Amino acid sequence: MPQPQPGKVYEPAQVEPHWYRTWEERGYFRPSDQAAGEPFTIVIPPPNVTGILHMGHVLDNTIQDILIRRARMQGRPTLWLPGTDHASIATEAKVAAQLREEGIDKQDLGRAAFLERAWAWKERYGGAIIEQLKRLGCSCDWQRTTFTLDEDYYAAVIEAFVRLYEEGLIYRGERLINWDPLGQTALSDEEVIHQEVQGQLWHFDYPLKDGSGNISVATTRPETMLGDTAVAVHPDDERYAGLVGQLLILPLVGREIPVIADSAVDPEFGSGAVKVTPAHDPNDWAMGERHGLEVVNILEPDGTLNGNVPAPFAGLDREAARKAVVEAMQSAGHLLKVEEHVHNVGHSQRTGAMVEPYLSTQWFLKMESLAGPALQAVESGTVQFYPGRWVKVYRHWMTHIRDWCISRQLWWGQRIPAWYGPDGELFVARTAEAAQALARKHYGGAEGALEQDPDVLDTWFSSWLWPLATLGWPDEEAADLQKFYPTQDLVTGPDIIFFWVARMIMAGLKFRREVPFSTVYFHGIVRDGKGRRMSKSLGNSPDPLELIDRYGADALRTGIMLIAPQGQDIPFSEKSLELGRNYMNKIWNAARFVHLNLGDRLPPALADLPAENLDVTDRWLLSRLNRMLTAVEQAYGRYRLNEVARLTYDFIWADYCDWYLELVKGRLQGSDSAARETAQAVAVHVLRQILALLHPFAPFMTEELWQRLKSADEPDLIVAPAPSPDAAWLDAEAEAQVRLLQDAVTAVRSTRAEMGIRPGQTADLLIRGPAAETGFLQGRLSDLQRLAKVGHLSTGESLEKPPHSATAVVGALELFMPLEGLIDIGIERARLARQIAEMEGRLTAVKQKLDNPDFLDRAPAEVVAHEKEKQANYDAGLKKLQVNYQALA
RNA sequence: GGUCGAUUAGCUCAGUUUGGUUAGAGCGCUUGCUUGACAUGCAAGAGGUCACUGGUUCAAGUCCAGUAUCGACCA
Repeated sequence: MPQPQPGKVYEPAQVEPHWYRTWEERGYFRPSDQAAGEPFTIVIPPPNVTGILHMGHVLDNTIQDILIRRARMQGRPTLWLPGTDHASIATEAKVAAQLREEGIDKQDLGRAAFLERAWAWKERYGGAIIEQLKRLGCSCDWQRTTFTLDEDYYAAVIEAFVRLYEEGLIYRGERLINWDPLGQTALSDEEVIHQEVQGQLWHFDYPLKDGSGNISVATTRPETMLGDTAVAVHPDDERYAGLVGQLLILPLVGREIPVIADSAVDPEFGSGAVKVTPAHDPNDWAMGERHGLEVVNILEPDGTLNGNVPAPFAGLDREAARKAVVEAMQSAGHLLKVEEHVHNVGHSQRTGAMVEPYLSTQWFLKMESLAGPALQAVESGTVQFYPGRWVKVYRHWMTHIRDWCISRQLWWGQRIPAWYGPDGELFVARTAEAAQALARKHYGGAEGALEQDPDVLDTWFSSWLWPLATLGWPDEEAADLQKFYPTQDLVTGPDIIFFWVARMIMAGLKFRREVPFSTVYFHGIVRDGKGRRMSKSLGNSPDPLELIDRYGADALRTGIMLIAPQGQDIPFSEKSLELGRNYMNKIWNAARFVHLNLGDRLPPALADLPAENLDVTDRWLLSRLNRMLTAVEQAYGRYRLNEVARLTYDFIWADYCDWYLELVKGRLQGSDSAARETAQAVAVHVLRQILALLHPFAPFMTEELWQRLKSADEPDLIVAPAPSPDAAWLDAEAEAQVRLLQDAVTAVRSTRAEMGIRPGQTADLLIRGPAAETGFLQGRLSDLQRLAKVGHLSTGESLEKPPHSATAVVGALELFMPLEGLIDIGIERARLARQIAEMEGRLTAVKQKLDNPDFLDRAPAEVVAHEKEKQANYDAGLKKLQVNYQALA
């Protein structure tokens, strides 16, 4: 029984909260036990617990919800597993800032109290994003919501660490790492962003010890000369051939440093000689290893110079030290020149600070043995990337991989499960007790107090386990792990392909011997109108919640999907939301129209209708529908969601609303009750298909409308069957006939508009042409009357063209509109002349092909036949236009 | 320096995987319309040497090579 008719304008705010609550209460977000088929699972890319929803999340989660809702409607047990990660640097910075406002220093507070504050902060402000995802309509299983510091998850991370350590893949060592002087922590290579900076190149003179001359070196970082332990030249560089092995006196410091030969030196750069600072440059470090150079660390963790430099410089920060060194070199006569120079400088992804290559003892994970299988999984297609071009990026990273620095000098995170004995002996174990046991064994029962490593693990070292740990790993027998691992699709941005995607594949293969997902869909990045990435600091990201308030979640979702081609960046503007809102309103009103014409009951199902009752326009619509559904299936198969959105949009707006609903009005409002019922049945059937098809994109409004069109025993739309194409409905004849009707209507409308005929005035029409076509159109007189304001209609194969009539050519037909007194001969001549020119252009193009013997010879027969048919049609059309044109004279 | 992407209507972009109809959409623009669903709308229209150069082919927006400009990632 239809419910009361919907209002004139769609009001999302009255619909969305109701349906979201209802879906959740009815348990649809949890994987169904009844559903047959293979489970379909997506794990959410966990947003930072500190995060708030931005446009990138909207895109990412809309795509996931579309895939999940479609799978659910296909009857599969469906799980979308949500959660957040602890974002150690970001969260710790936030809490520390809050403490500073209260005048409390983090170190004074101490670790335990600090963590208490961090948890309190997390409970109070964290996870806001989860509530925001609900506003967007995301159908996640909230009961499974996971946080990377949850007890079980924490244990999983420790388990992974210990296993890798015991296998020898994790080690502790002193290496040159990326140091964030602001965050006061180590970073992985991936957390360093290289940015071009306009800087300077300083040229210094270093004197030879024997006083026989100087060598000049160039540097972008003069302050590091205080840590130089060599000068290097290329072994083949004849300019320096005699100097290799000699000693230099390092200015300001007075240290004796050797001239070495190393093929890593670029003889073209600067003077061809470079200063070598093993403690503060990765290339120099490598050189130092090769030549056994002394390593002099000149920096404190906060970026100031330490006691290894001459007194005047100790304690200065990097900027001040640079100035002081340059001044000192200048006054000592060692500064040759200064040039402007653009170079790349590493910055911390988290704090933005200039990253310092820094000698430090850290924990590392050996990557080589993990990378091989992970690369193989993608190369072989076990994991598929969409778009496929990301495979290259992935391959490059995997084949140039370096060990992963996984320790962070922070407190908020999984603390490294390593304990040190009084003599520095290392014990790695899952718990403090287990470490004690190891120590007892090691020290022969007389263990001293153990001290745990103060550092925590990189946040990515916990999120690389996401698909495993959220499903219950390391318990290999966990029900969720058994049922839902491996998951199917992963949806994310390419910016975290190394941070997360690659490492999850490694972890899946390492710990479960199976990839964590079969498909990775990389979407684009949402940009603003000027092409800039949306970011908090630029303040150019609109608040999605506000957009939802103003336009509705469905409009936001469909608007962004309509403009989001696969894997390309998305220029976002509110225009696309207007597009989405108008689209929703269009469907709303189409449904409203259907309701207005239903009376007080639903029409019979399409299947219960005698086939012979169907009008050609019904068969046309059903054919178009199924053609579209076929294309939609293909597009889904290739993850072309933007194409799905467009195909649906075009069908709904153009075929269903613009043509079918206009055509069907005659029957709906006519007196033939059988015809009315047929029209109702088809209109409702196709509308229901539309709602079901669109539900993954626009869940709220489609559910609301569905409820008014479903019978009591049918399910809610969220779990109703997804539409699938049925080739039996394809009907080329009906499509051709309605195409003819559309062309005739359009031709008459166009002629009328150009002739300036008032909209309300009817005009008679004569159609000359083959009987089959004129007969069909004669039978559609009422359509022509309603859609094209035709008055009287005459048809025939040899009608006379009336004097003073405008003409149009539609295929093999000539349309005449007698317009005595209304017709302007000048306008009509111009119209026909334009049409003749256009037709001549087409004819010329076709003739060119057909006059080419090679084309006739080599092109496939059907292509040639097609061109010949075109030629005949254009030729005939042109002749008609010319005759009518001449008749005007 | 290396790799990848983009360049199509005034604007923002589809279409290129698999070469073959008159190259599409939204916005904007012009004209008309209180049409018994919708002005968040309807109808009619204008607007494109598909960045450039060359090649392959009977045929190129689509494939290949190069150039230019913009962007991203990696070093």
